[in-house]
Amino acid sequence: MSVQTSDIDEGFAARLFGWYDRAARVLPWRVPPGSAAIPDPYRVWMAEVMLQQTTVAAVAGYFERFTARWPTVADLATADDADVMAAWAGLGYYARARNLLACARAVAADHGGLFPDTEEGLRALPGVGDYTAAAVAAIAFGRPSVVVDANIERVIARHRLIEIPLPAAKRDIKAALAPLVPADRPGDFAQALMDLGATICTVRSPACGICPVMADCRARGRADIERLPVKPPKKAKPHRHGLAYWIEQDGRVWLVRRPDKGMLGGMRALPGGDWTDTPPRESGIVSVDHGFTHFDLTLTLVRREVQDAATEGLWWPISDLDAAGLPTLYRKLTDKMLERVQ
DNA sequence: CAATCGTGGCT
DNA sequence: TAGCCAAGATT
Repeated sequence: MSVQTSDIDEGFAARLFGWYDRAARVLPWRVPPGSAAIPDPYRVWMAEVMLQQTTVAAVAGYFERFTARWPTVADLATADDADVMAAWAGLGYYARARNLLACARAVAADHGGLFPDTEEGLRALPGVGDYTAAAVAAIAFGRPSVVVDANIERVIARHRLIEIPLPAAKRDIKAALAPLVPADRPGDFAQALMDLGATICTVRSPACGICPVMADCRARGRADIERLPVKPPKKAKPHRHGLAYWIEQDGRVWLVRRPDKGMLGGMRALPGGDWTDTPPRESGIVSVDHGFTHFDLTLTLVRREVQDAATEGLWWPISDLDAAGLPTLYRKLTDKMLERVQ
């Protein structure tokens, strides 16, 4: 145990806070540094789930709408599934919305309506993985957990010149980060590192010249700093094709609910066939190209008659289709259909 | 470990 | 512009 190591570690947090206390981003789910306010664990959890693989700009509006409509975890726990899924439409990764409801109901039913205040307790909830458990424990409950997201991975991989490719590097990053976490402000520490990664230690063209921790950064000044953290090569995306059916009657269109498992699981959608590697022979009214994470899709809209409607589904007023909560793929297709001059 | 799972913004 | 990427979780 050396006093020296302790001094160096405290120096890192001190320099980081010196910057964060004046430069922290103002965000709807955040309690400003220095504020006496206590973060609401429900809002912290909600934000962290929405922010999984999703940008701050994309989340802001959804966070405001969700917390206005369901102000407490008890409110969310009693919400209808369809309402929550529709409210999530467009944000992506829809398993998060299904897990959001499952988590709220678990908190209400098994924890007396209060979120667990430990990393371990949080980690057991649906949709709460290593990152989210650590983040909520630190930000909402002041636990000295080791929070590692993609921003912090980048900051630490560069600061310590960790050249092992992800995801294997995550172990080393956590080990390097653990002794830096200050006991008095673990939540601010995590948020400060994320702000640093988002605004200064960026993926491309990092602003090393104004970085608060550049003094001891091992990658500072390196021409290849953008190379860090090293990531595994990406696989080529296949192209798929599918048909969607426009079944219309009396100003309404037939919508279905997609199965919980698989793409767009649990979301309302137009009925249609499976997505395949070869284009359909049938020509459609309109079609859209849409890029998913691991394949691209061309979806073609064709008319079908009413008797083709499946038994499970509902008629939705075409004039109010925006309120149906269709995911972006189908919203693009229906927008194009309705804009089309008939 | 590696595949699956959305979307929009940025360069 | 076409690829890269984001406050990851689950299986």
